[in-house]
Amino acid sequence: MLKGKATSFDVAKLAGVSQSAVSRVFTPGASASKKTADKVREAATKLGYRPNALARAVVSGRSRIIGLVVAYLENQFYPDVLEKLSNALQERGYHVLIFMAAQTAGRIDEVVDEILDYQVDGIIAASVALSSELTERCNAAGVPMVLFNRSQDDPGMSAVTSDNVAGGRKAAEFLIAGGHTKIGYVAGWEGASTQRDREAGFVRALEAHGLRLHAREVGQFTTEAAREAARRMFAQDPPDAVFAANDHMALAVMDTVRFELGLDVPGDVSVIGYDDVPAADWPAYALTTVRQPANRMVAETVDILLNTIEDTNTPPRRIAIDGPLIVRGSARVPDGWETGKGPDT
Amino acid sequence: MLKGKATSFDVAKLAGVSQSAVSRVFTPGASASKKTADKVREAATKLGYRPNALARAVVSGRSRIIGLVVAYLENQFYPDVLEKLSNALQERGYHVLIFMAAQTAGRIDEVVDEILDYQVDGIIAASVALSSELTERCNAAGVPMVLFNRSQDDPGMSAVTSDNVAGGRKAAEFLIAGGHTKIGYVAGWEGASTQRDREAGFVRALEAHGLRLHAREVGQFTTEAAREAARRMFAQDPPDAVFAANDHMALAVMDTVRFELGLDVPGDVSVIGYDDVPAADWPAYALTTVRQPANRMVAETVDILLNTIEDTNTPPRRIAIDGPLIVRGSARVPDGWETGKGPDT
DNA sequence: CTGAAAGCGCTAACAG
DNA sequence: CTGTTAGCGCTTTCAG
Repeated sequence: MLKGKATSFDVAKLAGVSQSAVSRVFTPGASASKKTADKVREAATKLGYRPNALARAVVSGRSRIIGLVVAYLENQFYPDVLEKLSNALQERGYHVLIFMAAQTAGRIDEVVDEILDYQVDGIIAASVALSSELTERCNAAGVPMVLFNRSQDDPGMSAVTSDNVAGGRKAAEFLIAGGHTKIGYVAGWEGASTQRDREAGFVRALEAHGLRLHAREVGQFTTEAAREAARRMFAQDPPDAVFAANDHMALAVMDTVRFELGLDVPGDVSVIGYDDVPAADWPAYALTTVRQPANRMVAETVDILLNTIEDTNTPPRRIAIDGPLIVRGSARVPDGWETGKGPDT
Repeated sequence: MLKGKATSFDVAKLAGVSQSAVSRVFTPGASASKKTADKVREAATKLGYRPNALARAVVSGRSRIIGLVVAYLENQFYPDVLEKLSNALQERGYHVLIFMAAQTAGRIDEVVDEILDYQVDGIIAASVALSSELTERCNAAGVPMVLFNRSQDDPGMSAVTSDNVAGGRKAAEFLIAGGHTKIGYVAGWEGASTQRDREAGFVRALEAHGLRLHAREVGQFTTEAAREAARRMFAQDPPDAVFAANDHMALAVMDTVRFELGLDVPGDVSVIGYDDVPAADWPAYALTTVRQPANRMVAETVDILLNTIEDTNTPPRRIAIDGPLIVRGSARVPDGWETGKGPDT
């Protein structure tokens, strides 16, 4: 036994039933008498039989595979999300085929084609933008897709993000309440909707208080570019506060400002980020930041995707979940500010 | 066109050839005249046809899917490795089905069964230990497996790691040369071969110099446990140096020692880690550490696995790749020490 | 509830 | 080189 390559026929023979009986016993919704089921189960374990998921997928048209495309794992937010997504999907009987998308626009089309080849039941695209042609291709193939932490104008495309403009606004209001007036912004990659929305919310709130951006530099969401952005920003007429479009850059800004420029945070300059990655909570940084409610974002993403898979008529949804400002030590705290952090539910 | 569900029959009809001709055109090693190939290709693009990878897998017995099981993505070393593995595999025409193994021993058996259901061509187990029963099951199913960053006594099982005992030794020698005498060790999870080997190399080198561990606490490879380990270790008769079994813990130790205990690193205590994760190079830490040569480890892992898949007779290999000590600022540098870091090739 | 039979989309001999 | 013919392992009508 444990030959490891027993088929449903082998099991059928051993159990003294038909092959289709075996299939039924291993098919969730199917009907089989307790008696046959028992015989089959016994024979199956004796032979080490397990249904071939691929053969099943070919004939049933459902692979229970979800394609996940993700751009960069360097930003700790994504490993975190990947783990949560994978677990949530596993719990519901799905499995994740993973694809790293080099941010190069060309490669991603290739990648989506390869995903489609595997007859995935759905696709989750984390922090990548798709061309409308790609979207079309997935639609044609009948494969639903949901965008994670990215949104697109296309109203037919489901997307879940945090409320980026509200988040940007919260950062601005905290800084303003703290008495800052020379406020800089370190932007992420300009092609990202998150970058655009966070900046929009931030700048709008500034303007509502009669302020303008004191400085703006692009940090591309990477450590190195963010460091250079900080150097440029502080080269002359330095700001007294800076908001970075994500934590990954905010951490780099803090390091540069402290260890290269010799400034004190938050004494000389306040720094705020976005995401609330684990490192934001490390004492060396104690980064004040807008939290992305990853658990809820993941839950919504999985719900939307699986609902769409199970009922093709499910309309697309675009969700922006509000996230709290987590006050720690990297930005001056306004007098009498309420600290209520609240967990990510 | 672009119906998205064209079969090889549809293409055959449109191209005026047989279905098997279509199959051949899309099969790497097959033979077809340029003439038919052209006709088929044209028809295929016109219909948006792409071979169904699952059907192909069922009949050919090769899915070109690799199962990757990974335990925790919190330690930045793993996202990094995941990205590299995924890219290397994609380049060679394989795809990654990912499984998160809750470190609970029971769940992992389940996970391996699910992997096997998908007829994967091979399995990479990153930082997880498998029961010998599991190993047996994979062997029975004819699915080769290689352990990444973990090794097992079973000589039939391929494994690639860094040279953990050499690494532990390097850490010890650096500390000893720096004049430290009260040296502590923060251990990882005791079930891990990496933990065991790093400690063995470290302690052995200490003994070779007539020293013993001044203190030892278990940090479980997690931030929280490492912090507590540090607190215990410094509660009385504090060490003047500590080696942590990985960077993830070393960072936590540094934070605790600096911000809770008010000590200076490396003034009051030197800290050394293992891995060389990105955060080790951040100015706030400047962690001296033993680098794991991730690129080479990944390349070896992929080579071994794919070779074994393509030729079942390939004997198992167990590789331990030497990694350099990267000297930064978290540990006192001995007089006249050569700093040659060298990149990870 | 159960078995027989017809495929799913594709690859792999096998003759020509 | 090409078409014909068997299947791969399984789900799913369809009669009973």
